Order: sequence, then structure tokens, then C-alpha cells
Amino acid sequence: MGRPSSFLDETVFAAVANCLVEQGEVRLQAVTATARVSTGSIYHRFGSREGLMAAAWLDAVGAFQDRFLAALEAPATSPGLAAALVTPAFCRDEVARALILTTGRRSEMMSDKAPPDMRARLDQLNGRSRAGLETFAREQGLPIERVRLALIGIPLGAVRLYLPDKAVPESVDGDIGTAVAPLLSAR
Amino acid sequence: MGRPSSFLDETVFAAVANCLVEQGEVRLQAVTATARVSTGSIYHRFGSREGLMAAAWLDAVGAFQDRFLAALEAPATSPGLAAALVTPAFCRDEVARALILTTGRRSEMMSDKAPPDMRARLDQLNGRSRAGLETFAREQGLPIERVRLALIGIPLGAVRLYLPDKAVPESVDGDIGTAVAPLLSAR
DNA sequence: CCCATAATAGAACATTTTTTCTAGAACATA
DNA sequence: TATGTTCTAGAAAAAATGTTCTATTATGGG
Repeated sequence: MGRPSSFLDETVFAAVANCLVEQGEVRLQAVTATARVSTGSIYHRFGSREGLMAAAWLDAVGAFQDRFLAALEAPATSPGLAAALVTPAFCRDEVARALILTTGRRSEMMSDKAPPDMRARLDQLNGRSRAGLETFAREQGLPIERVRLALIGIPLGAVRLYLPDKAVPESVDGDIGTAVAPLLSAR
Repeated sequence: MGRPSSFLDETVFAAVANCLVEQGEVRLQAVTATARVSTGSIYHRFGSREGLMAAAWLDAVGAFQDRFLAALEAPATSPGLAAALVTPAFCRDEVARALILTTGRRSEMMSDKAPPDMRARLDQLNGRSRAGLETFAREQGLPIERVRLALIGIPLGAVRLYLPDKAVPESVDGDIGTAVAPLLSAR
């Protein structure tokens, strides 16, 4: 019951991503102008600027991890390759979330003053992700740091060469595969 | 003649790096407190907040490129490898500059409102860097995008896994070499 | 020792940004 | 249609941030 909301979280998050990329910072005025939502609505839904930033960050992190962990845990002929390619794929079909993930700094998106429950939720997500990586590393008999580099560091480094300007070209998938393969072969 | 300056640019830049990492943003008050320099002095030397940010960015970019291009142009048995390893080395012995380079966003460090001469200087630096990469790519008969990934994207992705928290371990050098080698072999 | 110069210091000022607050709009239910 | 509820709207207030300005300090040269 009550008045229905007139905008989606997604729209506001996209505005956050846009500000991050265009201005290099997130000003509430810029967000409300971009998303065409009043400040009252923002505060009604997110409580504060910190709450908004935290919400956008959690949304992006959660969406990415869902896909990443699914790819990581699925059986494959080249273990890890699919997970490494989640990053470029994510950049292509979830542009706003990807921009937040790649250009947002954790310390600004989830500040010390963010709502405690949201901070807890982030810890939970990160724990889940870490566990997934550790399991994979153990199963493959690889050092965890090498796995982090192959599945996270390199794909991120690759897509950041293109964001925010242009789209991530298909060719990076092959290059990521080339770079990652030798790291994932047991030595 | 005149009163001698009582602090180094370097000290202020380090404070900028610190703020970037700790707070996720650069507030002048935080910079003056961290560097123990008065606002008057900051304005006297850098003119404005934008001027300070631009100066810190130029300093970091210039220092990195000097080492990167030197490594790129030096004759080597594994062409490109030394250049790829400049990034982790830079993180180890130029921590503040490396933090600015890895965590600062270009759009916030060198904003549209930065002093025009500083913007021009940055363009000049970037042009020099691009030329170096293109020359290398041509000489090696490799696509420029593959070179950018191997020499910039991957090393950056690797060190970002560690910064800002811990130091970059020696082991990443080997892993970077492993990942980069197949990208730099002519196909 | 006095002056010119160049820098520092920090309070006062101005501007920008965030937050609050009151009014009103949209919907469900009875 | 009356009522309770949830949301939107945007101006006003509050807080935070950036900038200016005057006084002061430190150094070298006449």
C-alpha cells in the first residue's frame, strides 16, 4: 500500500556510475539531476549519501560475485578460464555496475560511516568470495595469490584499459586466456 | 632570496596519496593536517586545489614514465619484460607516487578546471608514452592492444591486488613474467 | 641594521554540498 | 469518499569545504 515508487534503484545507481566516470566524484546534486529524482526521494530510500554509495557498491559487488562464483564452481575443461572471462562479459552487459566496480574506490563507496548492516553485508559477500577462491586454489593445487592474479587481477587490468571510454572489445577474451593459462597450470 | 620554503612538494603529494587511500577522497583540510602545512602555503605554491591535484598527478605520471620508457627502450633478451616489471618495482620504491597512480582517477586528479599549462604538460607526457609503446609494438610485430595489456594492464592489475594495504611481494614479478611472456611472443 | 623579497600561518570569508523539513501526491482499503 | 500509508518534491537550513586576505616570519643584499 501507499504511494508506489516512481523510479528504480538501478536508475540511481546508473547515475552514480555516470558521475563517477564523468566528474570523478559523486555529488548528490549531480545524481539527482542525472537520475531525475528529487533529493527527498533519495533520502527517503537510501537514508544518506553514505547509504546510497554503500547500496550501489553492494549491488555491483553482489551481481558480479554471483556470476563469478557460478563460473568458478562449474565443471570445465580449462578450470578457471570461464571465471576469468566473467569480468569482460560483465563489463559488456552490466555497464553501470561494471563502471562502479572498476572506477569506484572501496573506501569511498563503503565508507567507515556507512550503515553498519551494509558494512556487515559486504563482509559477508567478501567472505563468500574468498572462500570460493580458496577452494578453487586448493583443488587445483595452486598458490592462492597466483589464482587471484589470474582470475581477478589480470581480467580487471585488461578491462580497465578500455573503460570508461570505449566498449571492451571481444579480442581481450583471447588475450586474457593467453595470459591466464600458464598461471593456472600446476607447476 | 626571500624566506626559504619549509616543506617539499613531495611531502604534500604523499599527504594527497594518503588521503586518497584512507578517505577515498582528497580534502584540503586533510592534506594540510597530514602534511602539517598551512592552507596559505598550499595556495601560495599550488594556486588552488585543482593545481595541487594536477601537480601531484604530473609528478607521479612523469616519474613512472621515465622509468617505464627507459626500460622499454633498453635492449633486452626478453623484449618488454623489464618494462612490465617497472610497475611492481615502482610500487616498492616510490610508494606515494604509486598510490596516486593506482588509486587516483585521472578525471579527479587532472580535472577540466586544472591549469591549462598543466593539462598541456600531461598531454605531452601521454604522447611520449604512446609513441614509445607504438614503436615497441611495431618493432616486435605485435598488435598495440596486446602490448598495452602485457606492459600496462597486467602489471597494474597485479599490483592493485596488494595496494594499498600490504607491500607488493617479490613473487608477483615472476607471475607477471609468466602471464606476459605468451602475449609478447609473435604469433 | 634596514629593506626587499618570498614564503608561512591561520582566521575570516565565500561557496558548495549535504541534510532536514513541510507540504502534497498516489495508491489501497473500507 | 474518507483514511492511513508510503512516497515524491523542492525550498530552507545546516554543515562542510575551498579560497582569500592580512599579518608575520625568515633570508640575502645594500
